[in-house]
Amino acid sequence: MSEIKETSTNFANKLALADECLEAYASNIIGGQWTLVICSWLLNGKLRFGALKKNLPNITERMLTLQLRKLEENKIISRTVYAEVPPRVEYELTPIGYALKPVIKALESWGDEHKKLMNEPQEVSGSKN
Amino acid sequence: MSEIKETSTNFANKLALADECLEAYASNIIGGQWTLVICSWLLNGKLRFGALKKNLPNITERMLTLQLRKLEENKIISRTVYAEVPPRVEYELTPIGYALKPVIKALESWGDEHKKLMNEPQEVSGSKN
DNA sequence: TTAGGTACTATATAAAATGTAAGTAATGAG
DNA sequence: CTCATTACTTACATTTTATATAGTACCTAA
Repeated sequence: MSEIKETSTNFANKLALADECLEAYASNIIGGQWTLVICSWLLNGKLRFGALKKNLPNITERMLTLQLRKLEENKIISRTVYAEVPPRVEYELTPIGYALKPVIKALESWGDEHKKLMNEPQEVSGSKN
Repeated sequence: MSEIKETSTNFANKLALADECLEAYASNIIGGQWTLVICSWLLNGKLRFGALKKNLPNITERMLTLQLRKLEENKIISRTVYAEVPPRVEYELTPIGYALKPVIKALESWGDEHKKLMNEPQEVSGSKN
């Protein structure tokens, strides 16, 4: 997080890839460490900052804030502030945010398959590729 | 890439997340900058190192090697070396690699929608949230 | 006056990912 | 012997991302 250097090769590469490859584009947006987890919690409905924090046990407040900001910038979530004391802020997926559902489901089901595969015992006597 | 520090909080968090969240698990595996692009090229059939390099114009050999190694470790691609000179190495998706297709398609279609949304002109006169 | 809750912000630092530049091995062509 | 070719490897530098720790503002209730 923090600043990105718009003169770096890395940055240029990301732009170029995102430009010609929709999956790279998408991956740039939702590829952060906490992004998808936050979204999958929000799929069940709006949550406030503190609730998200509880659901993501090891996240620091700073990381949560940064992730939420990025998500907001990308119009994936909306942020509603209630002028109360103590403050209350609610986060909710936008339509395009809810549209992530099939992506998340696809990832989950692939992840499940993959995890099983990786836990399988190895073939010992080398039979095939 | 390079070494990961198995004592870091980051590492612990990733493990914990991957453990309870399949989408975080999947995202850890295919979330690299080039991973999905490589896979989407390979969806059309096996390719050799040099061909991949040509298709990914700005990638360095180092990055390509690292990504391919990681993909191989995760059993997403297989690597076949032909004992020729000059050397020839072919990469091909494994079954679980080909199983990424729906994930990639879901990402592409979401990315497409999202991109359109972000390119839309902003609403100027603040009407709604 | 002080403590307490909520949602942050600021600053520093650590770790991970990516990039640059150079070199390696094997062999056949010239 | 030298060069070209291919698929790497290595050492190092830079950029990006994540974490740690400590604040802040606001009002309420004691």
